[in-house]
Parts: sequence; C-alpha cells; structure tokens
Amino acid sequence: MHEAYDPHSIEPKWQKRWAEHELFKLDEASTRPAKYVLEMFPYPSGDIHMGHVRNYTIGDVYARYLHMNGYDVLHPIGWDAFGLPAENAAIKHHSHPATWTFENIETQMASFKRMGLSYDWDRTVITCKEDYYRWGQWFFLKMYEKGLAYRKSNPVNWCPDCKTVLANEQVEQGTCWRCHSTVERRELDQWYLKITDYAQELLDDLDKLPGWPERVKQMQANWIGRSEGAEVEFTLCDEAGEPTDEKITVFTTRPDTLFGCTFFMLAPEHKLVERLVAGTEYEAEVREVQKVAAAATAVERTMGDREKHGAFTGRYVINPVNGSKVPVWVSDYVLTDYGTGAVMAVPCGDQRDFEFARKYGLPIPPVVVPADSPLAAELADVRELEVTDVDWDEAFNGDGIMVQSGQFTGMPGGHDSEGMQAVIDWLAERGLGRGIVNFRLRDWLISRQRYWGNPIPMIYCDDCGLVPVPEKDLPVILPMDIDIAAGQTLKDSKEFYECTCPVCGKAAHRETDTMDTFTCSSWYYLRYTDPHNTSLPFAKDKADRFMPVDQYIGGIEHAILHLLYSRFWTKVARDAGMLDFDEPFTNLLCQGMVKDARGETMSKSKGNVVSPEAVIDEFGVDAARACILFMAPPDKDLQWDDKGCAAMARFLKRAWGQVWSLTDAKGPADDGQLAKELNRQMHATIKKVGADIERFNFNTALAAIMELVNTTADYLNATAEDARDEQLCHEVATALVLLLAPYAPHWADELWNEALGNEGSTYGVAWPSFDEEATKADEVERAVMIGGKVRGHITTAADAGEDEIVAAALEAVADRIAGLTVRKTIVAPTVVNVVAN
RNA sequence: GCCCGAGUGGCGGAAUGGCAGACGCGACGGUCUCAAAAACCGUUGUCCUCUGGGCGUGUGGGUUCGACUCCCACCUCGGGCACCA
Repeated sequence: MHEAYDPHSIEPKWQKRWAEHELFKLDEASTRPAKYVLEMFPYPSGDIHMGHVRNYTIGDVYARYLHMNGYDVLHPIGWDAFGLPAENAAIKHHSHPATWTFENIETQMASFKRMGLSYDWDRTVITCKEDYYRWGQWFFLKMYEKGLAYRKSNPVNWCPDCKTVLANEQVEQGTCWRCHSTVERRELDQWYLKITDYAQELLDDLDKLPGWPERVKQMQANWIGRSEGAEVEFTLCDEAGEPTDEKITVFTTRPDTLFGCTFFMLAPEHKLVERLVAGTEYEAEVREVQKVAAAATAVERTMGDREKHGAFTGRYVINPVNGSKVPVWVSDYVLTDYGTGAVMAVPCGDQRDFEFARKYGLPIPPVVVPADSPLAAELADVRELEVTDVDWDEAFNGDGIMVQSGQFTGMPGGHDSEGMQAVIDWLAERGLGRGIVNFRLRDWLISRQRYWGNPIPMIYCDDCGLVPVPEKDLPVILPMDIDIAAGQTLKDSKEFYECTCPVCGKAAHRETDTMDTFTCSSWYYLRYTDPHNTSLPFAKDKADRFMPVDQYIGGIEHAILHLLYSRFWTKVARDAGMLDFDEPFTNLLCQGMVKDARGETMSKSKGNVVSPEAVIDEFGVDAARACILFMAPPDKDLQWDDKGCAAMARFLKRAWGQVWSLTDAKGPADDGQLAKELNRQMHATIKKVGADIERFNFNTALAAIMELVNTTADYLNATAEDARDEQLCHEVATALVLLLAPYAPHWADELWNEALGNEGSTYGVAWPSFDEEATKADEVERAVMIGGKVRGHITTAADAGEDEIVAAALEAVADRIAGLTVRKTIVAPTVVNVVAN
C-alpha cells in the first residue's frame, strides 16, 4: 500500500531539497544550447495576486519543459524596487521606503519559493540596490556623452498628487497612470532621453518581431505615430498687412490641399501669440481663448467632439502657393506639442477646420473633390478660386481630383497622391517647404521630483554649469537619512546635495531629481546575464550567450511603456557596441487577466480578490499551478473558480494512485486491444503534450494527459492485478510523471523517487520521447458522408488503399445511394464523402 | 471616428477546410454504505412522429464534394488610440 497524495507534506519537502541542491542554478561551464525564459519582474507592492501566479507559472512550465529538453535555461527573477508607492507607504507608516520595499520583497520571494518556481536565485536583481542602480547611472552618462540625454525647458505633464512630472506614456486619458489624478501642464526644465532619434527604427523593427502579438505591435506603431507630409512656410505680415521677413512653419499631411487654406491657426500656447496680439484690439478675445484652453482639463481637451473656440489675432500670413493673404486665428483645437503648434486650415478637406469655418463664418472653397462629383466636372478647368463655398455637411478628406489649384488643377489629390508629390516638389524647388516625416512620439521625460529613485549623476557648478559625475565616482549613492514623512527631500541631505565640481573643484551641488523607474526596468534583462559584474553593466560575451530573450511573458499593460523603452535601450546599447542584436525580446506572450468567477476584475474595493496563499493552503501549489493553466489559453482572460482547482487536485490524486498501481503491475506482455490502445495513446500523448507546450496550449496539453489517465483507468479496471503488462505499465507511469512534471513538479518528483524508484528531481531528466509509428492505430474509422452529411461509419486497416476504403464506404451506405449515380468520392483522413444524385 | 481582438452546450473551453462540443465543471442516474461524504461506473447540445431523423458554432449572403474554420456585408461585446493637422 502506498502513501496517499498529500501536497502539504511533499511540496515543502521538495522545495527544501531543490534549494539544498541548488537545482535551478545555471551552470556557467555548461555548453548545452541556451534558452532565455523571462517573466516581467514584479513591483514589490505587497502580497502576490493571482495575476502573478498565472504569469510566473506560464514561464515556469515553459522553462522546466525546455530544461528537460536539453537546454541551459536562464530563468531569473528580480524586483523593480524603486518607485512612488514605497514613498507613500513610508509617509503613511512613518518609516523609510526601503523598509517597506524590502519587507515586501521578502514576502513575495517566500511566495515564489512556495510556488516551486525554478528560478536561479543567485541572479536576483533588485533595482534599488546600489550594485544595480550604479549601472543605470553609467548608462545615463553614456547617453549624456552622445547627446541622447539632455535637459530642456518644455511644457510637461505634472501630477499634483504624486508631485512629479510624468512621461507622455504615463498619462492615460489626461490622468496619471498611477493615481489617476488629472494631469496639469507646466513649463519646467527637465531631463529627457532622445528616444525620437530611434522613432523610425522602433517602428521599422516591429517587422522583425513575428513572435509578438499583433495588437502589441499595432499599439506601438500607433504610439510612434508616423505620418508623412510636408513642412510649409507661410510669411508673416505686420500690423499693416505687409509681408515681413518672418516665416511660420506648419506641418501638413495634405500639401495638395494648400490652395484651399483660408485661415491659419496657432495653438493658444504658441510662443508667437503673445507678440502678435499684445496691446492690440484683438488681445482680449485671444486671451479669452487661451483662458478657456488653460481651464479645460486634459481630459476635456482630448474629447473629440468638444466645442471649438477661436479668436482672430488681427494678423495675416501669406500662402506660399498662391500668395493669398489668410487671417491668423488662435484656437484650442490646435495642439502645441504636435507638429509645429501651427496649422494651415483647409476647411474643405479637414473636418475640424470645416467645423471651425462654419462656426466663425469663414469661407470653404473646394480644392480636392470626388472625381465623379458634379463639382469636379463644373470646376474641371478652373484654376483660380471661383467657388468659395460648398453645400457639404462635412469635409471631404478622401482621394479625389484637384480643382481651383492653379497649375495643379486636374491632378489626382489625396494621401500619397501624385498631386501631393507635385506640390511638395514645387515648394522644395522654391525653398518654401519640403517633404518630411513627422512622429507623434516625444522624447522620454525621465526626471522625477521624487526621493525613492535612481539619482541622476549630474552636478551643477556656478562656474562650469552642468557637469556630469565622472565615471570613476559612480555610484552616486542615494542617501538613506531622508525622512520623507517629515517632508524632507534629497536637498535636505547635505552629504548628498553638497559636493565639489569635478572640473574646477569649487563648491557645487548635485541634481536632486531621480530617474523614472522605467529606466531601471529598461535593461534588467541584460543584467541577469551577468548579475555580479563590478566593472560593467554586463559583459558582452555573457549577454551574447543568452540574449535576446527567447520568451518574454507579461501583462498587456506594458505594451507601450516598458516594452518600447526596453527596445530603445537595447538599440542604444547596440550603437554603443555593447550588443550585436537589434531587439531584446524575440517572442512575447501577453497573458490575459485573472478575473473572478463572474468575469469581473478582482479588486480590493469589490472584495472579490482571491488570495493565492489561501488557494495553495487548500489545494496545494501543484494543483493551483496546473489549474490556472488548464482554465483558459494563456493569452485570454480567465475566470478563476475554486472549483477548477478542486478538480485539478482531484485529478492529481487520481493520477497519483494510478502511477502507484501501474508500478505494481507484474504481468507478462499483453497484446490485447486495451493494452495496444494504451500503448498507442501513450506515444500520441507524449507527442501532443510537447507540441502543445511549445505553442503555449497548456490547457490542451493537460486535457491530453487527462485522456491518457482515462484510458489507463480503463486498462486497470479491465485487467486483474497480476495480468497487467509490467513493461507497458512502467512506461505509462514514467510518461505520466514526466509529462506532468513541468505543471506539478513536487507531485512528479515524489512519484519519480518513491513510486518509480529513481533518485533526484525530474528537472534533470530528459523529456520522454515517442515513436511516431506507435502513435498510429492499426485501424482507422471514417465517417461516411453523402453530400457532407454523416450517414454511416466504416473501419478499415490503417494501410488500406483508397479503392478498398471507397468500396467499404459505398457498401456502408448502399441502401441510401440505391438508384443514384455516384459522381465522386473524396477520401480524407477521417471521412469519406460520397457525392451522388 | 480609426486600429486590433472575440462571439461555440447550463458554465470554463476543444476542433492543420474533413464526424462540432475533446478535456474539465455542473447536473442527473447507478455501485458501495444503516446513512452521508469520498471513490468508482454511466448519461448529459436541442427538437421530433426516437432501431431513425430534423436543427444547431452572433446575423445574412458567397466559395467548396464538405465551412466554427476561407471571402463579402452587417450586429453585439471587449481592448487600444483619438481635436495628431
């Protein structure tokens, strides 16, 4: 009699043994082929939740599978440990952010160990530790040297609650990504990384990532927001309406509509506005528009159907294509930080301009019209502006024919049209404009007015100005003697703040802004390849052995932020000669969310959060791991239900008993039908489980194992104990244990040792192999269809010829086709279709 | 508005263009038991005139010997972007 399955005794036992043997420690001397499996590292925000269980189980099953298949698998974990929540907790509990952070790391680490995850704990990276963040500073200095890190004054997003600026990527619908306070605009001097230098490559290289989900690539492409068009220079007129030497540049994607430009727009924040209207009769109205724009929250301003407000500045500009003088207006629908903050308004071709023109009674001359419209015919040869208004309900922005457009009249107009190119060429020849590409992507604002982050290694000297900290003086250590609960900042640490200028030696002070935590997470995956290096962030040969990451796994919420920044960082490192590849993550899996049984997101406020610890307490971690993978494919949202976990625990218990029964078999070779089928299914299951895991179909792999268990039960039920084929039973038991090992490693290791009489962990055992021939049955059943409807079944030998199969099929449905003419028979692997009439 | 996904039993979900509903949950019936639980064995899309047959994968068309799967149009839900010139 064998022991009953008791997860609560075997799980801690095996975890202890794995730790003692450093089972998951990567052997640096090994020369097996390398794989890098990485899950997005956690933020130490407290206890782990079901989303973590799902994320880390997916990675763990895959990593264990690869290891059993003969790879050296780099499978590390760490913590993204700087950030604002630690400061908030410190203020609340009147402690230090480090205390809260390290306590949470301890808690999460214990949970991860309890989950049986196969991490190389020797490689743990914690970003708030000096031995890691010093290299973040090192990267910053390299970028500063190359002009990729710079400081400038600009309108920025300011979160009043977090009391810091935010990157564009961290503003969601006008609110802070962390606290969802409404973001304000402020003009501030800040540090930026020049991600825009890589805009085109970041876009182009998405094509090098066939292993990424399409939607993630789409989101990044949208965010980068490439558009082709032209810069066009308009000449500013003075108060009297006479041309000056001054030009104002606009960006347009439709230079072919230039002839329809009847007014000119400036963003309310545009620097020129002040000069144009100060002291004029138009000032009051313009100020009113600026006030309305400033008062509107970022949320309101991004509403597409928002009422547009505008005011005339009293000034004019000259349209370079036809010399016409058009009025300059200010309106809140023009964005200050896209293009040049100035827009040529073409009301016939742009819906916003159209609405504005209607509201303020401005003319709407048609210049690009549908080719088959009456207007196209009427204006076919009209080169000057004759028709100055249309009876349309909305602007026409499609492809059409150019009219009233000087020498371009009659040419095709529209996006990428011949007319568009002709206008660009014309402008370029005269120095009035040029074709350009514009991106929506802005430079990455990385400075944060917060304490708990990586200090920016810069010094301000009254004489020498901005001076970088010399590399030999790194790291700039984040001081611990800051009482943020009492309102202290880095300025309050004299030891930190006051320093001497590395150039002239005079008294100077340090930069007190810290870096966005996303800088820390932009390269941690490189550090894992060489985590203890004290002279470089990582050695190239070590990175080369494992990078790029073969499989990256994490939440879709990082589709833009973290993944875009990491791609950028990798390209910078590549251009610095540190790496030889272009993209950090070859394959990406974005797991779905874990929701409650009713399909609602889990949240503390709803009180529907399921605690992983409680689930493990009840069912054991092997059941929890297998269950969360069985419930849905990994990229889909999943509805958690304890019942599923209970079912999985029941299955493990059943399979446990079965493995013991199989190892008790003492009978001779059995060539009965059930034994043959069991053997066949064992081979077929080994084949399917491997193929499924490689495609991340963890759920169907488990289903296949369950089917094998069901068939095994049939065999065991039908045979007397002393008549069970010993050889076959042993093979099936071995297959079951090894196939389930990635999912239920404690369960598997216990059986591997106790029932199967081996020693050590299944982790080091080779994945079972299968015999292709043995996966095939001797006989094949086929449905016989008449015109696509099932009307009978036949069974033929697996090697039966087509004639034999057709004959059997026709005989099976002889009654039904009597009197009909068989026109055609199609034999497919599982059906025969008879076409008769 | 634009761009992605997804719509299959009571539920979670399976199906390289080839017998729709694998596997699991739930439900129902049975064995064991004084009884219950556990365990094990069955049944379980739906309707009908039930040894058989009709209808069934959001809706309507199409391609095909054959469509959940491919094509066209539409509906619903989820997600992302959005006054980006």
